[in-house]
Amino acid sequence: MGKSTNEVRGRVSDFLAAKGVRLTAQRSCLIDIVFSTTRHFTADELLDMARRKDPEISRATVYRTLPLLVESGMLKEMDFGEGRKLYDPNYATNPHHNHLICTDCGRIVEFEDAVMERRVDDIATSLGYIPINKSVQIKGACRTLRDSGTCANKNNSQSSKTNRANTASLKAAKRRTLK
Amino acid sequence: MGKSTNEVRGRVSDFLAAKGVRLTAQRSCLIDIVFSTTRHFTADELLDMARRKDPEISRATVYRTLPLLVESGMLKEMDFGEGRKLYDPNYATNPHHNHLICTDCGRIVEFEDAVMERRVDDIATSLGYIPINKSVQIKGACRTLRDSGTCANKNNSQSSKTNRANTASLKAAKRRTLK
DNA sequence: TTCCCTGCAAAGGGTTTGCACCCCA
DNA sequence: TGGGGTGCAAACCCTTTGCAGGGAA
Repeated sequence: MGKSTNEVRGRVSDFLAAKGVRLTAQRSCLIDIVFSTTRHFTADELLDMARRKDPEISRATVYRTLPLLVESGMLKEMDFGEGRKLYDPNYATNPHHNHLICTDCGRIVEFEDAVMERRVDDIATSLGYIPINKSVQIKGACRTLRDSGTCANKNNSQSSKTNRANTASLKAAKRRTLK
Repeated sequence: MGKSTNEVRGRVSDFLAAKGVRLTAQRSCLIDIVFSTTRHFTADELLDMARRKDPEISRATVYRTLPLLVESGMLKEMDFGEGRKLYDPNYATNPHHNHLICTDCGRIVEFEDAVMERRVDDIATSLGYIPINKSVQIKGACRTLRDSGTCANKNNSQSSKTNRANTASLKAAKRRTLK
C-alpha cells in the first residue's frame, strides 16, 4: 500500500538534504502539518494551521516552502481555476489519482483509473512527448441530487472554498475503478 | 467538419440576444477578434489586439465580455496554473480537444482522443456524477529534443507566455489519434 | 427617459520579493 | 564568520468593482 506518514517525512527530509537546503524548525513544522492530513489546502490555510503550532511562522516562509515540497514529489500543486492554488498531500501515498469536482457542492472526489492513465501516456507518446505530469479534472453534477433532490454533501459543504477531499473518497474510487 | 467563423459569430450573437444583452460595437469587435484566430490568448493579449481596431476599448470591457463568450460555449477558459487564464477559441469548432504542454518550450499541442473521452465519461458516471466539463492536461518533455538535442519549437518559442497553439497541431493530433 | 453599457481608476486577493536580522554549520 | 533562512512589509500581477457619463430602445 501507500507510504506511511513517517516514510513520507523521511523522503522529504532526504530530498531537502540532497538539495543542500536546511531542515529548519519552520520547515519541519510545515512538513509535519502537510503530511499528517489527507485534506487539500491552500497556502493561506497551511499558514493558519502552522500558526497553531508556531505563532511566529510567516506567510513568506509558507510560500517559500511549498515549492520545495512540490519539487520533492511528495506534494501536488493543483489549480482548479479558482484564482488560488490547492495542494494535495495524498500524492505522496497515491501518486496516480485524479479529481472530480462536483458542480453542485464543490466537493472534490479523488479517483484512480489505470486504463485512463495508460491511455493518456499513449497519447503523449504518440504526439512525440515523454509524459511528465498528467492532470485529469472532471467537473460533474451529482446524479443523486438530480434524481432525488438531495445530496449528502450539499448540506454540509456549500462553500466550495472549504471543501476537502477525504480519505474515503479515494478508497471508494479505487473500489469502483472500472474494469 | 467544424463550424465556420461566421457561423460561430452568429451563434454568439444568438446567445447574447437570447440572454437579453446588447451586441455593442465593443462586444462585436471582441467577438470578431476572438473567433478570427486559432491562437490561445490571455485577457491582456485580447485587449492589445482589440486596441489595434479600437484604441478606446477598455480593459474592463474585455474582462466583462470574456465570461459572456465562455458562457456561450464558443470560448473555453483554461488554467494551466500559471497565474492567469488562457482562452481557447478552438473549442467553438472542436469542442472535444485537450492539451499537452511541452515542459521544454511551453508549446501547447492540441489533441483529440475519443477513447479517452469515453473513458473519462465512464469514470464520472461510475462515481455517480453527470460529466459536465472535462479537462485533460498533459505536461510532457519533447522526445526529439531528448534524442537529437534540437527541437523545432525550442528555437522560436522559448517564452511560454507567448506560445500559442496552431491550427496544424490540432489537425496533426487528429491524424495521430490512437486507434 | 430608462436602463444597460462603457471607461476610468481604485480596490481586491493571491503570491512574490527586497531587506535587515538571525542563526546554524 | 559566512551564507542560507526568516519575518515583515511592500510590491506585483491579474482580475474585479464602484461610479459617473453615454447611448440605444
